[in-house]
Amino acid sequence: MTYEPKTKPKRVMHHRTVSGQAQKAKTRELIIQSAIPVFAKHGPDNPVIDDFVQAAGISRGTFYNYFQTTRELLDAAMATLSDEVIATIVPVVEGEPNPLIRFSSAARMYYRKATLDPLFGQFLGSVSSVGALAMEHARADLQEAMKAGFFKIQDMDLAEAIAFGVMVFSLRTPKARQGGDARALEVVRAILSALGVDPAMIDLALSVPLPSSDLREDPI
Amino acid sequence: MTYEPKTKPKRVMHHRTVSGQAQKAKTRELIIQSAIPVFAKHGPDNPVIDDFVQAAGISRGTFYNYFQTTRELLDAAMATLSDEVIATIVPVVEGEPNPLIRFSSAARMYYRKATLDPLFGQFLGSVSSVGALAMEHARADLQEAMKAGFFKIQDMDLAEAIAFGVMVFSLRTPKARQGGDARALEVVRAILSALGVDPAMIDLALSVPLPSSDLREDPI
Amino acid sequence: MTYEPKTKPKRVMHHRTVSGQAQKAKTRELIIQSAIPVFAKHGPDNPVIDDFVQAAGISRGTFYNYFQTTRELLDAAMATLSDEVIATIVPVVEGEPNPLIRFSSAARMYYRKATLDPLFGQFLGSVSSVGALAMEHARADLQEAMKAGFFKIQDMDLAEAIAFGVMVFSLRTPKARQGGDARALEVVRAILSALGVDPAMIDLALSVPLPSSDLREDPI
Amino acid sequence: MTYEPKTKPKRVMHHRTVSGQAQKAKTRELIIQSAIPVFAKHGPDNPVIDDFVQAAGISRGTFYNYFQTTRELLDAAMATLSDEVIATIVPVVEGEPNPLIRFSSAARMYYRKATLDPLFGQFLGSVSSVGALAMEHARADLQEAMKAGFFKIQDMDLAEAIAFGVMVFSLRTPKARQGGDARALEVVRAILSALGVDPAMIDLALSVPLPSSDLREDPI
DNA sequence: TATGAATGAGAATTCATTCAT
DNA sequence: AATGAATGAATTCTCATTCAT
Repeated sequence: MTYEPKTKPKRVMHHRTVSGQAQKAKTRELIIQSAIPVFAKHGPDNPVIDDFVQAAGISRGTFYNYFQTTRELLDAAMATLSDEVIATIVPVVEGEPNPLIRFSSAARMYYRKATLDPLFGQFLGSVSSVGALAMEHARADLQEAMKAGFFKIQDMDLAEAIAFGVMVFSLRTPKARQGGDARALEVVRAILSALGVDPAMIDLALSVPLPSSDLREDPI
Repeated sequence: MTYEPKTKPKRVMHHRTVSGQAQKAKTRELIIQSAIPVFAKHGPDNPVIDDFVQAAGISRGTFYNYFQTTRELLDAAMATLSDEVIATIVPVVEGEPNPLIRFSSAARMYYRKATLDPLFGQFLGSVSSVGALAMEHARADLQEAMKAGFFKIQDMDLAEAIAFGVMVFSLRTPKARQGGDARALEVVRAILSALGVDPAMIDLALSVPLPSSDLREDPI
Repeated sequence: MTYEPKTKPKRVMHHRTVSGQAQKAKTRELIIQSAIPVFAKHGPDNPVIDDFVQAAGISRGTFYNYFQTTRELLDAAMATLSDEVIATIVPVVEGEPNPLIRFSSAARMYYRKATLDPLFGQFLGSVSSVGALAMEHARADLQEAMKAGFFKIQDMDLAEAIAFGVMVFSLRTPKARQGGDARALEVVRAILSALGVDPAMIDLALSVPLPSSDLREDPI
Repeated sequence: MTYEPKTKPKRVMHHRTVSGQAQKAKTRELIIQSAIPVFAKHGPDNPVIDDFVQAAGISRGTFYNYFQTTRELLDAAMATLSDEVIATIVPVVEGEPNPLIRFSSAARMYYRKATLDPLFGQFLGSVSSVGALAMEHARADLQEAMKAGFFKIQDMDLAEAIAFGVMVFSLRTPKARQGGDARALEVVRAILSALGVDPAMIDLALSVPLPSSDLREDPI
């Protein structure tokens, strides 16, 4: 009788203020997480508020307590997913001083993530976008690599178009999920070639080993 | 007076049937042409039927006599625009036996067309697509060039992702319109590099002269 | 060159006036006949003008040359069908001096007709009506029979409600088409009983032989 | 002071959930009750959603929160009215062991109700139907009476056609409202005669006294 | 007379948003 | 903070009717 299993941790907190704020963050997270599969199913325009309300099991009114528009929710969902990706990728590459290697390793991991996490992949496909945060990182590495003289291409806009265009379109094909890491290498090699990276340098960058995917492996 | 030569054999169908068909084709064309700028402004999902109705200066009912859904109209508009592009490109390219040169010349002209025809460019940007007919042509050339051993890339899906991804994304940037034919060359060079074409071969393919653009003479 | 095959007999007539009038009657009849199955399928309210236009293979404009409203066409169709029924029934009963026998024989034949002619039956079922002309005849016979003292019922409205109510509702049941003439006898017997006709008189009236049905028999 | 009896156990659901359900039932009832005169005026097909919206003083959107189609509302209205009638008739009749007497008393009261309650009568007339629930009851009594050997008629379908056909058509006539209970007797007598009930039995069944109508005391 | 494209008023339907509880 | 009934503007869709040819 001294032990009470926490089946409803929400109600455990005693002070309104504290519990309220925690609760608020939790509800927000609930809405976002429930929204991701909804966006993954429909495109970014089609889903209606009721879809999110039903998916999250909340009321219409509650939705408006957290998000004013569908777009806001979409942005939040993209940010959340971006965070996830970044959290997966950044630790792996942040120690690497060479921007080209940072970029190509990150791109390989991004492709792998989009391929192995079906929800993330579908989400990206529906939304046809890479996610703002991930783009920021990629842009920075690209820019640095360009400054360091790794590319023949000198136009930053074109460099981005190449990187994101090839990435998005190659993830769109139904085959994307097959092929595994080998295809990831091909895709990134294509991007680097398009950017005009020296072939030897490409081989070097792609030879960097990555941590084995922990997705779908659940080491716990 | 007993014999009357039939100068109007078309009278086989009741006259309204004949003249009506001409009229019907005209109205259909009117709706499609008026719809293109509408799609160019909004994306493919946002515009409402009333937008098309007003743009074409027709009545709501008339719209439904021709198209049941917005999507149907979008498809028709894409087909029409595709036809236009094809009509511009095919004559220039069809005599060329080398599929790589066919592909790269066509890609350069496509880029040029999308760049110089603001409507076409905006339309493509809004819709984020290349148009089915144009894709068919490109696919055929790509496939032949791949079979002929011009590419390192061996996966047709990836080849398409590269070609269309780089093309679409590089047309999306605001800078696309500046840069002129020089940027077109850069873009197509990037595509060919990504496909793994031999550098000398790339130079050769891109050195093929194209007819000077007759669209929008901008000598500067 | 002297011989021209007459593939279009409509155009053969020489005087506009003559051919026009014949043609007009024919088109009207065409529209009505084509409309009957349409009414039989939908109820009396649901069908739209386009249904009739398509069924008759004419143009919208032509429809309005003959009928201003759907209701007008419905009335014309009912009249046409009534005429058919009357034409079947009247010759059989008009020689009969006894109004009760006239009424019951007519009712039996009406039931038979509605049962054997699927179109007529469905039409009646959809429209839930007996047809004005047939009602006129029935009313006259009922009235005369009432005056002659055949009924206990003395209220003409009630007499009609009985006759038409039982007839319409018993034709509505899916079983109506089975049962044949035997069920017709039962139905008419029920009507006569409800009207308060003397049982012996009922037996007499129902013993009158009717001409064997020529529908679905096609003696030719 | 340590013990507080829970007088409001309903708080198990969030308060709006509970009070909302009461409100929802009220609005539903409001829509239905407002719809009855609308159906009574137009037929069952003609009225448009706006008629109901205006009659109930609600918004278009609210209508769709409760009913998807006009037909759904019609069914609900019929059910409600049926319940009312049943509630009037059943208590009077349920103690009676003889199914024939149950049937004829119920029929007399039904006729009276349809006659005295103008709305109910008009509604029935417009819709040309008896209402599913009332039909269920009548059917049960008819069937039992038929099994007990009260009828010459042996076909249940025909028995129903007689009962409902005469009832509906005799309520349709403008005279129906006059005549009062005397006409009710005549109508039910006609039905019983048509069913082939023994005349003495008819007299017996119709001699059963009914509670004097409490609807709309119109001594004239 | 026949034709059928065009019309536009009216009816149906959706859905983001508000607000009393 | 959460609820969900109510709202009504915006949108889609239908269809009887007209009219130039």
